Amino acid sequence: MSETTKPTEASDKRLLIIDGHSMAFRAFYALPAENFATSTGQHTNAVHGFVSMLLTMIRQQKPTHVAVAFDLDTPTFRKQEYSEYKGGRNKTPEEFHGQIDLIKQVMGAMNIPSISLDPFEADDILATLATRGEDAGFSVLVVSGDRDAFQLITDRTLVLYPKKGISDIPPMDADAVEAKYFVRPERYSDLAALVGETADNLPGVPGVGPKTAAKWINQYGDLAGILENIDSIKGKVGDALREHVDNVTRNRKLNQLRHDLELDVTLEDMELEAPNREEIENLFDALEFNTLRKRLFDLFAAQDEESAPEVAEFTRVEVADAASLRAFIEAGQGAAIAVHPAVSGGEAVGLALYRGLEAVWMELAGLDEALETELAAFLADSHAPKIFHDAKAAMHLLADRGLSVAGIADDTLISAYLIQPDRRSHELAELVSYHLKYQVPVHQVKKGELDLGLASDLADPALAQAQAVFDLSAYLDTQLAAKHADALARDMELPLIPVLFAMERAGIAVNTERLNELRAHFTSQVETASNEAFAAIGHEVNLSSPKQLQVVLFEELDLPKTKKIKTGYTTDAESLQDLLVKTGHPFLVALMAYRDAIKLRQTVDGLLKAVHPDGRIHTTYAQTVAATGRLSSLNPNLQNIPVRSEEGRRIRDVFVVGEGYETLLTVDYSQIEMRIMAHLSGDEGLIQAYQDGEDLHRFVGSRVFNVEPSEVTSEMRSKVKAMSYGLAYGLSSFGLSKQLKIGVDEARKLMKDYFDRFGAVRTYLRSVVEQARKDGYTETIFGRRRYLPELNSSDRRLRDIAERAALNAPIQGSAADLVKVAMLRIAEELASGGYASRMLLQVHDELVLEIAPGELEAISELVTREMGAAADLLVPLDVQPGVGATWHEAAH
DNA sequence: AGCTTAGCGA
DNA sequence: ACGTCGCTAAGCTA
Repeated sequence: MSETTKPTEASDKRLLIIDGHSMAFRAFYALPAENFATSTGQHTNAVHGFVSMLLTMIRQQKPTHVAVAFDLDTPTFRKQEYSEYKGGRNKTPEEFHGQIDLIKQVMGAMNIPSISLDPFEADDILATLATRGEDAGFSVLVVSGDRDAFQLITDRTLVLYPKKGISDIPPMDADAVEAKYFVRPERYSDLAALVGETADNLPGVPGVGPKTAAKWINQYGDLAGILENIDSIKGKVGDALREHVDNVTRNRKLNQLRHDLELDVTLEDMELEAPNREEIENLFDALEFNTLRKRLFDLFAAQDEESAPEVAEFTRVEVADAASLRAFIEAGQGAAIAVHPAVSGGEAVGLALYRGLEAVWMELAGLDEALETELAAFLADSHAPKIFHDAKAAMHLLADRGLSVAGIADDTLISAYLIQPDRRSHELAELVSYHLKYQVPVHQVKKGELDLGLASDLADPALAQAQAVFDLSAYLDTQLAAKHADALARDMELPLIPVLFAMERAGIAVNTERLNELRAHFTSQVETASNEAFAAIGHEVNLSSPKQLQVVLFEELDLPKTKKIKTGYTTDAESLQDLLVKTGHPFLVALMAYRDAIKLRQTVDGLLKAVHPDGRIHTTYAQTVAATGRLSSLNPNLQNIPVRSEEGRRIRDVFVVGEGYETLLTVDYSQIEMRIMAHLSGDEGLIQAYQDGEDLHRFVGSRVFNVEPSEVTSEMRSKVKAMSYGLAYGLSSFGLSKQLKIGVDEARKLMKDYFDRFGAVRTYLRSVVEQARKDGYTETIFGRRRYLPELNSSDRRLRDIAERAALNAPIQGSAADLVKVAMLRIAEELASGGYASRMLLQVHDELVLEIAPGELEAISELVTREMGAAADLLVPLDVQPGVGATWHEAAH
């Protein structure tokens, strides 16, 4: 049995409707008014931002129809019902005046209708248009900065809600609303009524936030249900609800949008057509918009040429038993199959498989036993190639259901990252829109109702997403090859996925008791320091508030001013130290002690919160975040556990060897980045020093200061050490002088002497930037590229930042590559050698392993060897192992 | 809610 | 303007 499914359920008619005022305001606050004004003094930042946003929307979303709704100045029917509605708002800023009119004029020139209707709000117009659009078979996109718009979300209507400013406006679907507010969009208005809306001057029930409101809604179905059962709601919040029930009913009445307005515009009027060229020219002349003018005309020129992207129709194959699943898989003749989990409530509830114009949907709950066995065999088969978007996340989801995964042939998350390592997000929908130029349908899940068969709501979007992953994989593979990143993907990043997965799954054991003791310890330090600080100034103050500290330091105590920052003067540790030297004020001592202690307590708190029921902390490694190729660690970040201070190091003692294991082993590289710099630069002096096993900084110091190595003082040594490391980050003589607290002249001379002795380093650093400017990218030893188009920017500041990034990327990136290679080989040998020991953590140049009884010697040798042999450089790699029952003890 | 400041690591 | 790459927490303004 098969049926044909249109992957893009949405018809080709797409209606984009915008809340004009709310987006104009967002634009106004996103762009500085002082930078956008005509020579006649008219401010244009809101107009500029709004039009820019609109052009981006048209380019990305490719609507066929567009309209903008505006509020009127006259009182709305809501205001008539409730005179306080939207009361207490600040007056609109002077600079905003006139800009709405200008936006309407631009809309006119673009032949986009501007709609308002007395006595209604733009929101009601949006609601009406959304309904009319849906009825006419459109897919609808509502752009609004007002959360009331969430009630409009359906399977055909999405809300684009600005996250920040006007450049980041992600689409919100039902799942996104639910993830954020714990209710479906159709109940959002009930939730808002309970919680209240400060922006509209609509107080709700005091003490009731989204969580409580959502709990009630999910318990009683909706607001009406809550009100019916109002007397059975217990606790203080129940009392509050009964007391403020009038607020709630009023709010609910007011936040209900009208869908039935009589508008004198038809959908036809909204059809997107070419702008009126002459009008735009005149208007943009007056507004002095030049880049926008070009963007606008380019966009419409491109639209003429580019027809809507074709998304292939595919056949949905019903898989009722093991045999039909096997048949589906075998029909692919060994070609890769895209596997995409459908997620609800943090669990994989279904799986979409896509294999070139044929697709399968499987619900994971209540699978037939034979079918489940067949599926498990397919997923675990390393010779059955599979394509994922974020395979590691999928592995966790499936592992939670007892399914293991092997045979990861491609991961579009990884590919996208290697192609654009600087991009901050690589979400599937975004990538599809960016690379394949179409919109992927999104999930529609009813939480907690899966057993009722509603998981079928997930099927269509999951299938379409699986198709997207499949198509994206093909597209990105071409790009990968063109950018010479295919080997990196195949040989390094993809094989690393199961290694990282295993590390995350394993986690690291912690001694919670010790963690709690530490918490108490640091808390008492915080209290002591606070009391001393308060005593020193004669009153209490929030020591964690830089703003309040500024008042104390620079007004009350009238201490010398520190470095200027946006909000006044900095109170950072370095400046406090300076102030202490200058003034010796006891408040500073106490404040610094407070800062140290509270930081450590926060770290401990974070760790405590992260301990799982298994007594271990499971971090997540992000493989596609750091532009240089490093991993990053989050939830919690285990790559920034304190180590430099004695007190901080105590935290490392809570990371312990787990039950059934013998000890922890840490192995780290010594001076990896300096060694890479020696290798990349080919500097004979540096290479010789490393080959002879000299103390590098002492050696460099003797050359720079022209003394015998034995005569290098610790001061000299620390100076060249700072400089050596600084060079890899693009340190300037100014920066060096600041860090070493010496004059700029002295710093400059130091650098000159350095480069006189190690000329190849200077040559290398210069060539890196030059090459990158020419090619557009830097490259690591393993061929990992970082693209730096801003090296050619006309903006000096951006160019300088890009230059420093260019200096650093090959060094930091090569080190990252090296560690990854070592991890892969270690993982492989651990597996093939049948060892029970396992890798737990990676901290950039350090690996932490948990050693099974009797394996210490073998593993220590294995890890040390593989880390040392990860690359064949012109200098030896020095690797240092350490053993102990805790992470602290294992350090050497 | 997003920005800013601060501070931890490599 | 002035050293790279990260993550998290808190306060504050909106």
